[in-house]
Amino acid sequence: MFTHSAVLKSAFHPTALLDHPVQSKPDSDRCAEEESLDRWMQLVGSVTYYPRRVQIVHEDEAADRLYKVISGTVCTYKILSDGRRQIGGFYLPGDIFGLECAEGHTLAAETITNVKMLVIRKSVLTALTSRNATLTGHLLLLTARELARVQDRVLLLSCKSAQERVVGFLLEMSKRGASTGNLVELPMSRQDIADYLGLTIETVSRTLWALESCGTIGISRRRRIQFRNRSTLVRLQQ
Amino acid sequence: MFTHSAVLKSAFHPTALLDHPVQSKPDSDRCAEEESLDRWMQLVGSVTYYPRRVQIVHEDEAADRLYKVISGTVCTYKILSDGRRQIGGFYLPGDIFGLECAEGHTLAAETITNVKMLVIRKSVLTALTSRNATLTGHLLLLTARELARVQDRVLLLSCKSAQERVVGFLLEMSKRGASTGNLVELPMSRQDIADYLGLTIETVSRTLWALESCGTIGISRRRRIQFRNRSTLVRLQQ
DNA sequence: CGTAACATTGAGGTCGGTCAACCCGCGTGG
DNA sequence: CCACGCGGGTTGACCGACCTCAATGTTACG
Repeated sequence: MFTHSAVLKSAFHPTALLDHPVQSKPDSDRCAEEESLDRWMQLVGSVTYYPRRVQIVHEDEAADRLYKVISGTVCTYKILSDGRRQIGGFYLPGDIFGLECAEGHTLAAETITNVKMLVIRKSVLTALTSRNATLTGHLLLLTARELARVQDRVLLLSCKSAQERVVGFLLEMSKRGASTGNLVELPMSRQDIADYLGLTIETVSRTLWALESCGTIGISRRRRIQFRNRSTLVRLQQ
Repeated sequence: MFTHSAVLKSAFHPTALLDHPVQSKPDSDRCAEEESLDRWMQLVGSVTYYPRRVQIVHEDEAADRLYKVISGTVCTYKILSDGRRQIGGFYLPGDIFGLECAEGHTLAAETITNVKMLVIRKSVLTALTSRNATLTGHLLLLTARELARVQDRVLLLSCKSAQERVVGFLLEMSKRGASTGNLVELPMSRQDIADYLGLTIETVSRTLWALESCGTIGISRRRRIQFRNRSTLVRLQQ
């Protein structure tokens, strides 16, 4: 379906990923680009299961592993000195976390649902990359993409109203998550959303209610969001 | 001066950068790690001069270049549909921007002061990496580090008060910028700071005034900030 | 000296935080 | 079957931090 030249090229030429593809490209063809990393993770990584709401990575420990979510949802976070929690990101099936590499920047990670993951030690990956140049290229691509995503998040957070943040979050989830048509099943609690957007649960709740009452979305069973008017949402997001 | 083992290793072993260095490491030894990239940029990149307040990269154009600031200050930004401007980051001498790689995520860039830069086309870099495996590794390291920095910024922005943001900004600048002792010369205007922190100029101004009036900082000639009590600042930042 | 860009200061309004009460679904146990 | 408790979510009243708008002050530079 998506036989974009740059994508195919990168499967053979690791550094081709520096080229900026001209056309937009949906997430669904990631597999092609990550094939090499994926294969290796499946070969040497270990499949691990975690129950819901357990801490996987502690804030202070060295980030010596790379994680790929197979099923379920994980979030990274940081606890500030006054007790507030800031969520750094949600990781859905197919997402990889642990790519950042700097001292004292390790975020904690915890499961939101039951989770199945592939875990690989970075030292193992290091050994692999010395014999497989393509792999470094793939890691670079993944990291650059994660960087772009976080930069977008900065824009979302820094000068946007509560409504814009919530709408932005919903649209992001519907793009990334297992959204069947116009229905999104949110795996995370209101508190998680609030900590992600830098708001309070009350504000998130009120904003969702406002969106529902003006017919833009529908809410059922608390976590199930239906998009009734996507164009309005896009407009509200700015 | 900084002969950290991991640093030296990465000069010969591109993928060693996946290892998480145990000890903290100041920014000043970046040169060692980027040596390879630096050398190549100096060889095949072109030195370019820009006057202050000109746009270098437009929001819609493809990000096909990598920029390294030699002197002066650059910022990346995005203009929202309602006219608000959000600054993505400031880039000081030694900093590299243009590492992110995703479609529709290109930020605009403009000079804040007169700027001297090294510019290299990513396609040229791609050609180089195919013959120099180390380079990809260096790029990965740089990108991972930039990722960590932006993640930190998310934390700064999403749940902090105006005072915490301003203090965080000042401390960041004093760490990164050419700060001589306790004196920081800010190259950017109040408007730039406000757009960076998601505040208004008035709030920035008032916050700085409050910090000055309680003796924590001194302000002279608008842009010159003196740290009179750094420990108080660190405490205020949370 | 004059001007324009930048910055500060002040008054008032608003959005979102805080605190508290309430609701709802669900499992447990009598 | 209902009572109960519990966690998560919603709703309401109030308040304060920050924004808005406007006037004033300061600096840089011709």
